[in-house]
Amino acid sequence: MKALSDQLSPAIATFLAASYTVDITDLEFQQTRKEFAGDITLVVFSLLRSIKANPVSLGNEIGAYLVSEINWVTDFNVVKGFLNLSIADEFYVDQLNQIAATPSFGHLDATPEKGVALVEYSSPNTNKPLHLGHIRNNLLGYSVAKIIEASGQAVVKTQIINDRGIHICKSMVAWQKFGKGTTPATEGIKGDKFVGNYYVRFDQEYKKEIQVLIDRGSSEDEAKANAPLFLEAQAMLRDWEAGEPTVVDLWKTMNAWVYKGFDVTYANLGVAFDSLYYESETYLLGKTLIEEGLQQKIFFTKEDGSVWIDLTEDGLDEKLLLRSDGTAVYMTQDLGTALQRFRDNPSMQGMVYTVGNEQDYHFKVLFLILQKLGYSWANSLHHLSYGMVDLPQGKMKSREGTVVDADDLMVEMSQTAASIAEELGKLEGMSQEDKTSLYHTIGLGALKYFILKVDPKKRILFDPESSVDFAGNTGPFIQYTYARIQSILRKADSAQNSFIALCKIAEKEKEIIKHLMEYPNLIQQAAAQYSPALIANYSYDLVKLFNSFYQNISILGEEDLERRSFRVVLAQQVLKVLKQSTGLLGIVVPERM
RNA sequence: GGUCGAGUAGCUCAGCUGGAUAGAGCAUCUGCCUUCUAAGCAGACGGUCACAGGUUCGAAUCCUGUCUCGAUCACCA
Repeated sequence: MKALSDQLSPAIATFLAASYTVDITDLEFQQTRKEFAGDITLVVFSLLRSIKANPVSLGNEIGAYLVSEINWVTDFNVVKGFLNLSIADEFYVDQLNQIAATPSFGHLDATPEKGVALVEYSSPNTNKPLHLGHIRNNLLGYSVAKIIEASGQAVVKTQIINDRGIHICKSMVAWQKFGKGTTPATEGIKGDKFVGNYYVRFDQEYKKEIQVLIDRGSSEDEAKANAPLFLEAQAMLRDWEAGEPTVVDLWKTMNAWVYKGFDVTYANLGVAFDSLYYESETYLLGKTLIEEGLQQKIFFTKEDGSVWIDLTEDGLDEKLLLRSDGTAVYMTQDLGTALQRFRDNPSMQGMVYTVGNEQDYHFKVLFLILQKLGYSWANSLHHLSYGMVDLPQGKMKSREGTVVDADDLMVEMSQTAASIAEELGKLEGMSQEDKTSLYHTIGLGALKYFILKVDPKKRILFDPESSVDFAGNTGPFIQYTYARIQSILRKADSAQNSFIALCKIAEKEKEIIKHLMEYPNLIQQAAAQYSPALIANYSYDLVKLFNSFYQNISILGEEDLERRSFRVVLAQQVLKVLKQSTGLLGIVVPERM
């Protein structure tokens, strides 16, 4: 729609300026409704604010002007305040040829002026494995990074790994007490699961100790604070901060196990990172910023020595930045990390934080502080906030064992894909290895599409039982159509042609071309809105259009070579755009399925 | 209580800066596999766009109020 209207707008603006001496640039267009003749409709009503005229006669005037001035506007009709314009077939053929001549149609190369955008996602704790919530986070972040890249800005994919603190000390204590001598290798399980199990073990033993203390007459709070295990974990944290070598070594060893496990999960999920930040390395940096802010009198110190910022004038509250004992809080460290990233990437012109919506307030404050500190890039920070993933039983709770593990879920998806495929009896003659890989591709395609097609702001209800469909508005449907087009093109090789001569175009073919023409605008829009959902729904629409037309239409059997060539080129372009758009979602499209 | 977000078909979701009769999929029902892959296609059924006001030629969309759900308002991260 926009691609077409952009080409019409200048002429209409010229006409209005000449005939009515008004300067109107934002014209309103829409798709012509099916019951009327025409390809695109100008909404004349909206012009009446600036021009006093009868909408019908004004529409007629503009229509007549366009038909006489633009050779590919062939006809028009006016219904009430709607000017319906008919566009020549030549125009569409020309557009399709242009698309065919542009291999990376819709995607722009990064330009230096746009600088680099950092996209942060995943950012796990190192004490437990990744779960369904992380999957949404990773898929969103990765996809948004791809989309921004396609819109013409360089991207650095990054994360901040929360590798220090009491939580990891708990796993360490539990391992020392109950698992010394064992490793992920000796137990034959992934490192993140291995460490996570000790975190759980800690909690179990800790609870027992609390109960013992309560039975001996302690209050619950006293028991929690004085349980031996807890005291040990706290002591270990102090030792860690003091740099005690044996503790630091253990910490390094256990974190290394976790990272090795995470790497497997990321690889299966198909996401990757360009740079990593560790909280243990950046948590002190924020303090320099605090100093800076104090000197600039943006922050203030309270009697007990704690540092705050007063944001009441901005409609927020006072916010703590440094504890009275001088240690860093979450905000301190995020300030430091932001600064560190800017130092590492001097051309940084923006940052996207993929973090759940429970932290909306935190990021509002973080951005405001960075702005007040006067960083030029602080105005282009964005919190990609997303809703929780709920299960039918309600929220996921690790303590109650209701979390959906990321690795398990991916395996289940592959299995579902396998059982459906075998039931359908396709893929005969394919090697077992190829099948396994294909099932993974399809299973993950289903999962990714299911999550990304939904507006990030909204909560997702995920039912592991009914899992994800493979029919209808789903990833596998898009993959299936892609594979079918491949199949068509393999058999149509004799008709390959990179250029089409003029031929008459059917309505549905026209719709497909129109849809393809929108792709460049879509990329820019999706990048501006950080919205993979736009891409997902676009891909689905394209697939539907294609299926709807080609279901009963023969490409190969078409005798007219001109038409045959046209259809082949059209199918090739649908394939091309589909591959690009699904690539932005991290969905792999198979050659066959 | 303050702030932010969500509420559209039985279910899961689209609906761009206000535009013509509100759009898909799932589920239910009816047709279509000798014809490039039926994970598909064509069709039927299904709506008080949470509710009430307002703005205007025109509102799911913008404004105000109300209701429901969620998040947040820590010297936690």
